[in-house]
Amino acid sequence: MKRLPPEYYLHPDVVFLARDLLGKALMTNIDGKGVTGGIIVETEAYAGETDRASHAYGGRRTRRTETIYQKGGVAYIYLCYGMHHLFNVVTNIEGIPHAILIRGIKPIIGQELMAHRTGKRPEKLQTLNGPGKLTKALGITTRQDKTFLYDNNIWIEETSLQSNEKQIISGPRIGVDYAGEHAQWPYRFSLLLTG
DNA sequence: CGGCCGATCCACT
DNA sequence: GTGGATCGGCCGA
Repeated sequence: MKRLPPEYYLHPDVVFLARDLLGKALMTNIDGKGVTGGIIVETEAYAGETDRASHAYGGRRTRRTETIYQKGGVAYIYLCYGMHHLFNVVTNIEGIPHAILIRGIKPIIGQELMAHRTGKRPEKLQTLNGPGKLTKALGITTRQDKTFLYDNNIWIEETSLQSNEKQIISGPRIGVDYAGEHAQWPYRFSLLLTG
């Protein structure tokens, strides 16, 4: 399928993109070791400087958060709880730190390799729900931070799923209680897949 | 330089 | 429902 072009990620509305990414396919071929991928079924939008849940809240710029300020179309990957590598899609133009956390995928290719990476049986990989789990299965680590999402390590593809057949539900984001009332914003999106 | 803690997950009870 | 694993980033001194 066709890869999302670099311009796709420049859209100014990160919430729109968080919804739009549902049903597209997140693919990896880390160091050419094998293609793995799945349909994106859960996302969360992080709306930058005005969003208390965002790492870039208040315009904070550090070595880690610098990635989010890059031009849309790169990966923002960071280590969480000392053991989980969380994958985000950076969006918007350079200087506006918007990002979308990928929280769940439905595996469609490379199940053998993903099973090997996660230590699970292939048939147990019906869905990879959890941002730390899916990166492990896809072979994504902080080594791919700042990776351009239009090369041969990590990319996102169109699928045959049409936007008018997407059933989407929204709700508050997970694990961001520190963000106060911003944690209640309905910036989490899930795709309901029938069959 | 020391200490705290997180956009989590899994094994237990 | 609870707690342990595990470590880089961040902040305050």
